Amino acid sequence: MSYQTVKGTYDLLPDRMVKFNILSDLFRQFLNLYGYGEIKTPVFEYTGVFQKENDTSDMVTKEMYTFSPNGKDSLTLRPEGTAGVIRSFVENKMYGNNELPIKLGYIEEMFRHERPQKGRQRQFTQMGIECVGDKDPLIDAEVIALGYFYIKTLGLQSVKVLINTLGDNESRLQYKKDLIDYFAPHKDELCYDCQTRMEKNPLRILDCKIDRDSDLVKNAPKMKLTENSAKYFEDVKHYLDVLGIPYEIDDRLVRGLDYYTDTVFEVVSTNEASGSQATIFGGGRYDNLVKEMGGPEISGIGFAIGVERLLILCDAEEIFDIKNSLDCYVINLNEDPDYALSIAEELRNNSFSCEMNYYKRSLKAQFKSSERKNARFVLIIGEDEVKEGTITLKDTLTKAQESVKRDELTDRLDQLMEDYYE
RNA sequence: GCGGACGUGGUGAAGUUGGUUAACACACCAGAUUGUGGCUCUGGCAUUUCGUGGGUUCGAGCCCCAUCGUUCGCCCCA
Repeated sequence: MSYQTVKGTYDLLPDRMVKFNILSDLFRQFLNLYGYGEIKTPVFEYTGVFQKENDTSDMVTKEMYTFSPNGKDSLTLRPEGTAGVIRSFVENKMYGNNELPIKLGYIEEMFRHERPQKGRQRQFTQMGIECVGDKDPLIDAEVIALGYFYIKTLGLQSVKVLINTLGDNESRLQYKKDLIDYFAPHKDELCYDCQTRMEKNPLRILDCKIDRDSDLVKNAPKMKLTENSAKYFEDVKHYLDVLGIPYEIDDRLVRGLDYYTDTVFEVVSTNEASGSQATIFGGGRYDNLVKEMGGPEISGIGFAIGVERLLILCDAEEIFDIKNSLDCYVINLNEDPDYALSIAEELRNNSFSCEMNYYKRSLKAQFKSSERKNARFVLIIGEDEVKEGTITLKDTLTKAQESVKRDELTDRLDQLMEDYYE
């Protein structure tokens, strides 16, 4: 019997895990820099957390991993980060006990039953933030800044920021009406999907890959923003300018879920290695979500970064400079391993990373191992050394070799390392 | 969910209209060099085995069907 990973899932092996950790460690640093606390919510929630009753999005139903362990409760593996965090925000009444806004960040696995593709797995990881409890253009700009400067600090070049506004509730409702009025007489000219989108969410027609280049869509009316909403967007752009964040306005950028209001944004890759999954991260402001989740009427904003996609891009731009290194490798030529074993442990107790040879192999083979492991120092132990209570120590950088007494070993290693860096 | 491509050792891969011994390279192991690696040379290295299961054939890695997986695009991307 042989097994393999479930379609769309993968093992994160040590080499890749190192890169993964670089990405998440830096993200945690950024959370800290901007005053975000890390949160972990359950991997599964009641299905209702992710699926609202009057959700008009196209996808939510078929792409979720929903199950019922007892035939009663409907549970779902989380397909995204925001809903669970907002549920937690409301459930723990964070809006009451603390100064607002509350800033939360997460790095967690998500599950979507989609057809796998490059940069799209069924289990994948997102790093995201949510800033909940207040609405101000400064916050929007800061949220984008956190994501943008994170990406930049990683060293990525081929990315650009797209922003748009979906307007506040008032302007948006009016815009939906305007669009329906505009498209209705031309319904036949739209693709099949867009004809149904017209009823549910006409905003998505603007984002349609089939129709987006048609004159009909190009000439569609723009949103008439309310005065407040227009000013809000102007302020966000102004603050981005102040922060030195370059952006493009993409008035057809309409994030998939319809809980977004006002500011929406995406960071996309212009590197072809990303394939068709070019969006590295996306997010936006949501005025209504907290209330829909049973909380007070307060606004929030957040984004999520697809870590696997980010990793693909980082590999393509070769931003990782990873060298595994080991301080000491203990070669043992003696029949009895006791001496070598105790030396290895003594080194580790003194914070030197150390590996040793486990079984009888030729000296040459053991040296090869030490080289593969990129060991700085090679310690040779044979009958003579055991008898005399010494270690033959070889510095692989200077190739110098010396005999060291056992109780002077760690001091000597410290000294050699210091000397080298001077 | 739909359409195209692909699936050969640890890795990258050759394999011509089905024809008998699955190339080549890297990596790995051993030796030359019996306590000193990196270079060189020599030898070894795919349990009838080509994702898996059936079928056609005297004969299949090559053809057919199914299945699993990967990949590119569509859909979607919370």
